[in-house]
Amino acid sequence: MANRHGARNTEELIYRAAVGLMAARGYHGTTLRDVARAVSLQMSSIYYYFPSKQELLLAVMRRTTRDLRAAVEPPISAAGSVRERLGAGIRAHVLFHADRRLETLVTDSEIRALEGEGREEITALRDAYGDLFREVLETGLQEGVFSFEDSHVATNALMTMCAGVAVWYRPDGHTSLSRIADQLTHLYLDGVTASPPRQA
Amino acid sequence: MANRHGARNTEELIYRAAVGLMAARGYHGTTLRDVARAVSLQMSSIYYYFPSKQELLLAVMRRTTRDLRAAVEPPISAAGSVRERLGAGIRAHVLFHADRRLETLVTDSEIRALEGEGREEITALRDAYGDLFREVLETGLQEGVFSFEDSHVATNALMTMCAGVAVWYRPDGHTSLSRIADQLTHLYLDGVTASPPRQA
Amino acid sequence: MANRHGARNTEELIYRAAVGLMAARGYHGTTLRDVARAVSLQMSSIYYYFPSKQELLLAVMRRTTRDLRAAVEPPISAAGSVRERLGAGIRAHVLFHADRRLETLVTDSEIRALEGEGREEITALRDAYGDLFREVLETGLQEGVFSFEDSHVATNALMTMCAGVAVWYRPDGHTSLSRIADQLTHLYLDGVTASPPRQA
Amino acid sequence: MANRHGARNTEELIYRAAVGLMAARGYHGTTLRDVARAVSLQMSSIYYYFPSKQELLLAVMRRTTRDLRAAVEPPISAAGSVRERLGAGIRAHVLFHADRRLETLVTDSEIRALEGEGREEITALRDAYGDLFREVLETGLQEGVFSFEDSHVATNALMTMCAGVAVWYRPDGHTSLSRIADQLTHLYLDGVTASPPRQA
DNA sequence: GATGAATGAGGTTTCATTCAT
DNA sequence: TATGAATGAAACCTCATTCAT
Repeated sequence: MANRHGARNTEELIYRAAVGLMAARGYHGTTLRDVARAVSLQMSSIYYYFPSKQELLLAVMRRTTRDLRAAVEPPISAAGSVRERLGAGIRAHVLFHADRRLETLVTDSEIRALEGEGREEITALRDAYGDLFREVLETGLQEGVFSFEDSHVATNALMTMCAGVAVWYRPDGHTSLSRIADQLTHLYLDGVTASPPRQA
Repeated sequence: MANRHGARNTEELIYRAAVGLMAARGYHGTTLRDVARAVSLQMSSIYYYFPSKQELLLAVMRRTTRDLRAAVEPPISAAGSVRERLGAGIRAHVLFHADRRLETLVTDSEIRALEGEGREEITALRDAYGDLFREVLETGLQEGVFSFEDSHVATNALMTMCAGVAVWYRPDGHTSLSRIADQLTHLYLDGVTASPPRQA
Repeated sequence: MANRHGARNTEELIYRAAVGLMAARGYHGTTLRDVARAVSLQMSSIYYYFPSKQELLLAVMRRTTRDLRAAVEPPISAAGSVRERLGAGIRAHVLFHADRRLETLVTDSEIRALEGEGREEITALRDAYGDLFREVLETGLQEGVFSFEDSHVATNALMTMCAGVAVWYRPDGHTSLSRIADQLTHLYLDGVTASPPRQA
Repeated sequence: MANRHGARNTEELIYRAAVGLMAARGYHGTTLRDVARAVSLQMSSIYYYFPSKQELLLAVMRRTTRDLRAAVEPPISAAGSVRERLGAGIRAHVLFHADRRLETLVTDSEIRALEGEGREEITALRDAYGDLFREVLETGLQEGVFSFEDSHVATNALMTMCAGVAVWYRPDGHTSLSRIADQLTHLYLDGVTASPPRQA
């Protein structure tokens, strides 16, 4: 174990350097030279671990997308009511986006940089992930717990609002992660309108 | 008038081609060769209108950011109550993002591609724009109309949720633009929770 | 008459701007854009006066080379003894190089930038000019007034030493032009060795 | 050993090709394509050895300027009288300029092509080198061995006259290098005037 | 496991030049 | 006289990639 995140080998170091750079500059704005320099390696050495720049991006996308699903699905399943399931989902989704900020940033914004089959593969994974939330929302709609016009609009709004966390969240900020997750959950469930009127 | 949007000159055509390509592939993923080809010009001719690729991007960002503010500020000012002002702001913001989808896509996602002073300039404009909404939200909080913990979280959530429209909105979709704006306004104001419980 | 040197027209202004820039940066280091900017004209306007960049350079070379000969030949012819003829030649040569510093700088150092016939033309003029001095030197050698091994070495040394004036002379310097000419004449005729020993 | 000058590696070959081309056409008149073609390499390969065209020029300037000093300083120091020291200096200076003709040609004529710090660096080295001769000349003046009005004029005349060798010297010429050095030394020390009058 | 050397395609940009107006 | 708009070649440089070692 080389550091607190448990990097064990060079491949992992390259992966992380790539993630950091691509999050900051985008896929096309990141050169393998940058990545190599960041890990004190020669550019050609990267090819020992990843067959191409594309595959490096794909590796990031695959791992992140799968980990995201693995982090969000269980809490949704474990929760009881639709409302609780949605809340659990949002919370896990937000926490993941904040915790693995750089990876989700890359994953959310560089799908367009994927070529050929890679793009299809990741797009499919993304769509399947979105279904997790759409299903909860639609169930809630049928149960009369939720109210909205178009489930696609509602799902997309949810996903982009929460994914935005990776854009603006700063680990050194004054608001704790858990509180942010709570706020977003509340916001999506009940809006910004003050609750008093409800109890009237 | 050269086309339905009213392009009159070459500079405008280059601008639009650049916007289209950068929206699809990002700044670094777009080459001036692509842009030139799209307007049936030599690459060198682009330099007659824009001194560099950076300046071309900057031109897009400047125009879009200013137009956005010009589109959103008046409705907010014109509206009465905080609730109405927020609704008017969201609606104008969403409509602009859907109407000028490609430009806002570029403007929202390529700030990182800006260099030096250009970045500072646009960042300042963006921040000032965000204040428009933060002010409304904070006023509503003081008046007891709105309820949220952190105005930055609330503002960021609002901005990213609405800006997301440019990402997923398709002009050929089945849901009308106005309806989408309504839905997002409602969503942000009251959440997905069905209203009946409120009146209980 | 537009200024103290008598520039009357745009062609002359272009000529001078080109001379100044080429003296500073060389032919290949000077762009027509630079020249145009210096005379507040559009690049394309230069072509009304000169058919090409090459011809502009050629114009400088032709005029300068001819003026140089016209300035140096008469004094040599007018003088009496070989020693006096050589002195008069050096003096005129040096004064011309200092007086028309920028033009001679370009003319002396950019022959290599000339293409095709232009190069031959100017080279021939240059060689003919050099003969002026070689002839004087050889005459002096035959008369026993001068002493040197190889007339080419002697001529070349003379020409480069004097042409060097254009390189290091600054009009604002503390040493007057006439004094510089005197010193170089003396140097070439009698060397740096102090004369007293001679009279011993 | 790849050729008679002892080139051992690619970097050296590039260096020499650049020197040859820049000597013939100047820095701005030489393209890296030319250099690459001369060494049968791809243009991009040049960048493996030199980070930019500027750095390539700078490498030439640095090496040549330092070698020049290393070649000229010892003979001056080793010699006895001022006259002998000046003679030794001129001889070494001339021999170096003839021996490394192309490099000195580039170094003497392309300082203007240097940008930023590089220019300052080389200019400083050049000035320090010139001081070597000025000091000898001034010492000779104080000792009454030499006679001239202005040491700067005398130094400049010396430097340009000798540096001229690199311009007109051709290795295949009929006059031996050593004889040329002798002639220039004699010329500078005693001028072209025949010596008999001295003994009169 | 890693590197040094080389590649070839392609990037942005600049250049001299043209020509209708 | 002078310009605005466009060109096409070529400039410098960077990129992802390969491969023998």
